[in-house]
Order: sequence, then C-alpha cells, then structure tokens
Amino acid sequence: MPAGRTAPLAGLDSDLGWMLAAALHGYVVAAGAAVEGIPGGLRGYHVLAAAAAASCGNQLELARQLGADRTVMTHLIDALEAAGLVRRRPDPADRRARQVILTDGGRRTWAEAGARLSAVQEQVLAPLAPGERELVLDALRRLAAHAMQHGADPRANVACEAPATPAALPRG
Amino acid sequence: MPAGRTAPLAGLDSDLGWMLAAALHGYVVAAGAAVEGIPGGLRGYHVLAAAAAASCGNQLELARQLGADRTVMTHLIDALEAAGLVRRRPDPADRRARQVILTDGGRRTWAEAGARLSAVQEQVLAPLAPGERELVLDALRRLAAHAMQHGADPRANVACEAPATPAALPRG
DNA sequence: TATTGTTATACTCTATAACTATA
DNA sequence: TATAGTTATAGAGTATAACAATA
Repeated sequence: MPAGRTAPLAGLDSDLGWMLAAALHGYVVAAGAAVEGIPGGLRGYHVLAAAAAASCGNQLELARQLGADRTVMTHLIDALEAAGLVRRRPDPADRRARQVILTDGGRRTWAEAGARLSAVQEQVLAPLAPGERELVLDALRRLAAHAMQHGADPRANVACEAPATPAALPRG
Repeated sequence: MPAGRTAPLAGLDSDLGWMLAAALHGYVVAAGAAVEGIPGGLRGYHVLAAAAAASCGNQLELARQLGADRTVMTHLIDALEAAGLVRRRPDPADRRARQVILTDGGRRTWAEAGARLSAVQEQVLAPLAPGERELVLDALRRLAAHAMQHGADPRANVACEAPATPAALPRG
C-alpha cells in the first residue's frame, strides 16, 4: 500500500471499516430528504423494498433479510401500517406468522422514494468513473451478500424462493 | 443493471445504501473481537489511528476528521485517557485547545489492533479477486473523502498539514 | 419443545443546549 | 463576538428477556 497521496483522513485512508462508515454516513445524510415521509426513514424504505420483492413476506424473514432484530420489525411495521403503506395478513399455512403486504399507496411511496434514492446514489457515486461504478457496485453486492451470510444466520437466504419482482430499482 | 443472478437480498441488491450498511455491519461484527480491549470499540480505535497520524491533534480537529460531534469526543477521550492510551496536552499556541497525544501503551495498542483489523479486512474482502481489491479500496477511498467533504464542514480537511506518520496501517 | 410475534425494559450511540475559558 | 472544551440531558436506534399463540 503506497502512502503517496495527500491523506485527508490521516491514518485511516486504507481502513475498510472507516471508509465504509464514512461513505455510508454521507449516503445517509444525502438520503435524508428522499425518505422524509416514510416512518423509520431508510430502514422503513428497506422494509418496503423487501416487501415489494419478497415472495415470503413474514416478519421474521424480513428481519433476517434486513439484518435486524424481530423486535425492531414489530415497531417498524406498526408505524408503516399506521401510515397506510403496508398491511399485515395472517399466513394461511402458519397461523403464527403474519405476512407483510404493500398497499397501493405503499407501492407508490416505495417507487417514488426509490427514484429519489437513485438520484442520491448517483450523487454519492459521482467521484467514480462511469465504468468504475458498475464494477464497484458489483463488488459491494458480493461483499454485502458475504457479510449477510456470515454475520446473520447462515440459513437466512435459502428459505426464500425467487423474488416476485425481478427488477432492481424502481427507476434505475 | 442486469438482474440475472439469484437475488439473496430481494429488491435491495442494487441499493448502494443497503449494500454499504450490510458490508459495514459484517465488518463491525467481525471486528468486535479485534478492538475488544479498546474503550469505545472501533470508534476508540479510529481516534487512536487519527491521533497517531495527525499533526494537529486537538479534539475538534479529530472530531471533524472522524465525522463525530465534539461532545462525543469528550467522553471518548476521557475513556481512552483513563485506560492510559492517550493523554491530553494544552496547546501552547491556543490555550483553549487540548492536543491528544498517544502514550507508548496507546501506540502499542493501536498497532496491535491495527494488525488484527488488517486480518479482519482481508477476511471481509475475501469475496473479491486479488486485483479487484485494490481497485475497490481506491474507489471507496474516494467515496469516503467525497462524503466527508460534503457531509461535514467543507473546511475540515484544509486545516491539517501533512501527517507525521505517513505509513498507512501498522502491519499491512 | 421450538417458533412467530408482541411487549416491556435497558443499553448504546448520538444530538442539543447551556456553561466556562480562552481568543 | 466567536471558538474549544465540558457537562447534562434528551432522543433515536438497538438488543435482551419474558410472555402468548401456534407448530
């Protein structure tokens, strides 16, 4: 690792944890306005996105996909349901589970926020060259998947079938 | 963005915020043991790293570099000082400011934790090809710098001269 | 006995405001 | 008047434990 450039971060300019935290912090700040009306902010949007694409939508499965605790999902879905963005439906196959379904308004809110977040994403990725962007996004996708498989329960991913909505972002 | 692969993240596999959050979460979990003895965990290590490399070590400058609030630095440095890892020294040029200096034990703790974190970093980056790693790290470095310049105060970086210790990680 | 979901609780991290001492 | 640091407080976010309903 050649330490040639002027180091604006003073000793942390090769620290993966620091760089991820700084980049994420910048994204969160920039995305604040894009998810302003959604209860739970970015977390709420992630629930909407997961519910929009998931084929198995019970709360525990969503919590595993999002790397969150079960108890977090209760309050989060409470708020999203109170806002009319999702509704809970008892799973006919397992009466303990409750599936999370997007309402029409929830799907519209998800699509609109997704479009705004796409603009935020482009803004955050502005320092990268055009060809570099796709390579970095693909690498990050593998890092995220690897982290989810190792940090969370290993069997979190195999319980889900193919998503119902294969499209990536609402307006990519 | 071709949606060809099997999507383990169900609708968020192209969302930059989600991927950054998931990758960082995996890193934080994996790094927990590496910074176990350091007050403040990873944040405490970041303070040690910034203090080890900074030429201007007052608390406000450290807070700006770390993207943290002034009030956070007080408690954090209190804990690090109580653990004997840093000491506060009044700035002779400005008696309001207090420079943060690494003790010998603090420098040793920083070096040892840095070595453990290098191993964690390699583990987290395992899904990437060897040549891909450097490219992704370089891209993340630019994203982090860009985020710090836009999210925090724009003049946070110009107040610092070249770092006293140009080396990147203690044991790369 | 194990699992889904809820509730209550506590803990961590962070942000806000007020205060001091210096500039 | 503005800045560096401290203190106290409040808020958001998250994790832990206990419970009810169901498998």
